[in-house]
Amino acid sequence: MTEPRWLNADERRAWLALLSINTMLPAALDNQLHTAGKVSLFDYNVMAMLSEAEGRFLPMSELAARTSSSLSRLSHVVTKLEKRGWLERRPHPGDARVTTAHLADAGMATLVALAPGHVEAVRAKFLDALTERDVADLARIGEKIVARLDDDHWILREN
Amino acid sequence: MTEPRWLNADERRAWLALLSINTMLPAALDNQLHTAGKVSLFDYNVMAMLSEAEGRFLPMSELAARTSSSLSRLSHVVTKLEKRGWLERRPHPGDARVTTAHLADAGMATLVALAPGHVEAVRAKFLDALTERDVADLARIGEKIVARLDDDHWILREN
DNA sequence: GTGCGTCACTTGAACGCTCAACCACGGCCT
DNA sequence: AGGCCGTGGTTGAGCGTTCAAGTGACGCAC
Repeated sequence: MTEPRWLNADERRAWLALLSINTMLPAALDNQLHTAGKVSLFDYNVMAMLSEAEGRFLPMSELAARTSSSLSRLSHVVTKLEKRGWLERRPHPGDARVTTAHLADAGMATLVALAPGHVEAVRAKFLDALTERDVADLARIGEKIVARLDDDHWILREN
Repeated sequence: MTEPRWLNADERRAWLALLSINTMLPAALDNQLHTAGKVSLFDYNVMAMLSEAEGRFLPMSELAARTSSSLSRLSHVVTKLEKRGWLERRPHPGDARVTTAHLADAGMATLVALAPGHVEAVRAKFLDALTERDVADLARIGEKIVARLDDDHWILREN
């Protein structure tokens, strides 16, 4: 057992900053979405991912991948959103094991209503702090970290 | 009400990457800490912040600031860690309103035991994916974002 | 075609976090 | 001295997340 390599100054700065962002940024965006429409950032994201999918539906596992969440977490949230009439579960025709989550019209409507405020918040709390160059750097660096955590994460898929 | 400015390609990449990191990185580190010692990342951080403070104690509000958490969340966690004998609450001599959290010897011991594995995990899941240059860039960009979210956040303090 | 491992998902219980209400103290102001 | 507001902290209820266990369905081996 050798002595661990402790963090140097920049490593510590990067790590502490990421840790803080990690707790403060979702809190800020959750807050905006919750006051605008009783929706969490995660709820919003689930619906946003469905809205961008062809036919506005996705298998649960694919949706879980696109929200970086566990199937269990997603399942609970989908039941919640289903009760609000925003989503619908349907069996998959070809494979009886898979369930697909469909974005209902009501869900699409709330998403459309929420989107401008949410994008504004993302800019206000995050992007507006950065230059164009920063954003490009962050995209590059961020994707490296994502690749390290999950080497075939969906955001890294080509095309 | 004007049309919102939607995200361009780099903005979207940066935002999606950050969102994914945000859920996957804490999960990975939580996991390591939990299997190594039934401790969450937040628990670890609370103790780490105390261990670095002079005298190994801090007022609750200062500790909340250094962990970017609400006083309420911190209070709950401190009671939990206190029950394990790792922390101790004491009244502040000068001001009866403030409570100070002290890191007990047992807490320091578990921290020392956990630290090498934790630092290794931080490297493995995060820093090792990046070049020196990336780390410096990320530190700079990260601190900009932190400043935007909380302009007198403790990590930005000079001295 | 029967068995068996895997896959896709769901569920319930335990745990953690958030939010709002609350309390006590300190620092004012008059 | 009394009244007031702001500060520092705690608590309990409600909700969300995690974890482990369970249910079918698919597909491959033989």
